[in-house]
Amino acid sequence: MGTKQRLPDRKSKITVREVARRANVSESTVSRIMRNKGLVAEATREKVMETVRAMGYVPNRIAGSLASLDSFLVGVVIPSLSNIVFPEVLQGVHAGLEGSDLQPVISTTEYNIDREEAVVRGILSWKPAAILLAGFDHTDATRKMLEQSGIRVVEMMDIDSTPIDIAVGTSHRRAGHAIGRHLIERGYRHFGYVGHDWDADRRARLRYDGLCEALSEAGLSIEAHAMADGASSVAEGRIQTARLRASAPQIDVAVYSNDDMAVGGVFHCLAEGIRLPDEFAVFGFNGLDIGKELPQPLSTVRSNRFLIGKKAIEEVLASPERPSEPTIIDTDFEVFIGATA
Amino acid sequence: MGTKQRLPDRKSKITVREVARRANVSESTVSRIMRNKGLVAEATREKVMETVRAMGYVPNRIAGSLASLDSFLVGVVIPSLSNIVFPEVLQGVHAGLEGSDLQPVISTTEYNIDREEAVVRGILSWKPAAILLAGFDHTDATRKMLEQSGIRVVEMMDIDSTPIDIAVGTSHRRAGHAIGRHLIERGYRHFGYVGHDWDADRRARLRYDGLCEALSEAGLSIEAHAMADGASSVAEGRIQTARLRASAPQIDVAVYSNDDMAVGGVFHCLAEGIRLPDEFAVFGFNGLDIGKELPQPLSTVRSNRFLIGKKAIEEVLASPERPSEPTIIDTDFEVFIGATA
DNA sequence: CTGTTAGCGCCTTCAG
DNA sequence: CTGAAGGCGCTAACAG
Repeated sequence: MGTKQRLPDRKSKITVREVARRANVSESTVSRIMRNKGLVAEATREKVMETVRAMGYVPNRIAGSLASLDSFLVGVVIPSLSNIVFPEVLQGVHAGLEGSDLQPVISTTEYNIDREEAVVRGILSWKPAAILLAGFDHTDATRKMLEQSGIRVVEMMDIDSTPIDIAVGTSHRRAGHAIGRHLIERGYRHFGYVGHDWDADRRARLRYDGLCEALSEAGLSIEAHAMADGASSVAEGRIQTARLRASAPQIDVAVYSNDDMAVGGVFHCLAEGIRLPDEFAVFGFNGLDIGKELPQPLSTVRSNRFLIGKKAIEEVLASPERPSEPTIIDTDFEVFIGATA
Repeated sequence: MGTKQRLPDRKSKITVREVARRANVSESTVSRIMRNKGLVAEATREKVMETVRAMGYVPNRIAGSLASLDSFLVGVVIPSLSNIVFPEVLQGVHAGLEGSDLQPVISTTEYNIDREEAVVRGILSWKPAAILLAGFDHTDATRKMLEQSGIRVVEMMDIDSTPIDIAVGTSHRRAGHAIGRHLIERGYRHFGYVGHDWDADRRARLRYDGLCEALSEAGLSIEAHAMADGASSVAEGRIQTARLRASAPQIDVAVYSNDDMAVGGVFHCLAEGIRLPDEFAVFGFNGLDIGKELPQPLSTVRSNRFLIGKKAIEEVLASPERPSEPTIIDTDFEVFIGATA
């Protein structure tokens, strides 16, 4: 299986027992003091804390957790750390955890639901207080484990499916629809789409579907596509934009699968001297910081990843018991009118 | 202190004992099977695995860890998740952990060494197999805890100080020096510096020191500074570049504290129609992806954050015992000649 | 306010 | 190849 790390026998042999002996009190007293729980005379507390400091005693939470059947861990399962949006979710998680003495344990799935299954099994074996995941795409086994665990389960990012327990995010389908409506109102009629791998990024697909719906309601459709094979990146955005414009010169606006791709599109235009948005317009998704700082701010939809992570934790802390009905928390989105579309 | 989460009494009452009873074997047998350790007849193994699956049994690692005195956790302490370099380090950590059944527990300090102290105390109470931190800037108490813990301690990012145990990173002082040499060779003589808060980012300061050294060796010096008060960002890069150019028009090249700031500088030039690198040259640090994709690739120094995280874990897995002498692992850097300087 | 008594769930001997 | 006993370090009752 894997490599186990035997704890060094060196220092860390300091236990409650030793502290109790040295301070001439019982183990429970030391325990009470360390946890700030129960009544203890100020005098004993100080005496004990003195020897605690002197010995450099650090309570063993593994043991504490086992004895009290309390958990101090929250599992967080995200597809990857290379897409900036997930670290942003983690920031929210950290913010939400502030002052709660729960520790996040983070694993990545690399966009693979079988890996997710393994990772979830591993995390559940730590008996976490709750588990947060990205999206709704799980194996049956994963789903079963999550249901059986009895702990709170948060599926983050979108709210376009029925969650196991809690969903926190925004409707990507509605966001895509809003993009379509917005661009139509601004007078665009010839739409292109620049995207990346839909199998790995199902939310990008949801946005695309919403967009198509809006166009179709107006009697329009997407006239050309340029799709990258793999993950989204600025580099792919440049490449695919070039391809799109070469293959379909009539396009006056391209909707991008996300801001990474869209920034690539903007860079292509800058490099080629294409005037934005008159000659060609670019619309992204995510509201990444970089987009705001471009010479012309990127037109995009802002979803609030930080808020997603934060709300997820807050919900879990607020009601540790899983209710019978699923909970859905909409963190909403906002159309940002930049200078590129 | 904080909110404790009582484990739900609902489902998760399945223990080795129940499994053993149902499968008509002893607890030890179940335990052996779950851990793939020791001899077990193929027939019993299958019988037991059957009931394990049927009951949805997930071993409790809290208990396992306590009983075996083995640890399955690695602590990772980073300043923040908002600076992209730290998620990159985490990626390397995850990569290095692949197949080792250790789980990373991540905490952030928000660039505050007192918070770091609290965070390290919390992590050590989980008796991790090792702990990774960013940098050498700790409180005395933190340092003491780390030394006493007996576990492997990795201080990541730079190697410009003597580590408690292991240092993994590159010499930022040497990198700064290399930037200076490189730019002098390319003929630049009037240097400016665009930076951000040195108190929070000591490595930026080290690079600056190295740069000054190189200039001084050539009889040159930095003629103008523009410093942001807070953290680095593309936005601050734009603002400070404008300030620098307004206050010191003679500057022909600006060295930036990092790529975020430098990209801001490039955006400023794009927006103002300043020709790079002839009219004004920009040099960054970090080798962020975004820099490569600019209409003109950013000239910068590449440090390999992924490698830092990966090497850190690899070293810790390779030798779990702390040797008497500190270990220093140089992940090196590379001057990247882009089109902006 | 403090001590005593039983475990928490599992793993490691050591027998058989 | 399998089982029985004891304990990992701590905490939840309960007494006093």
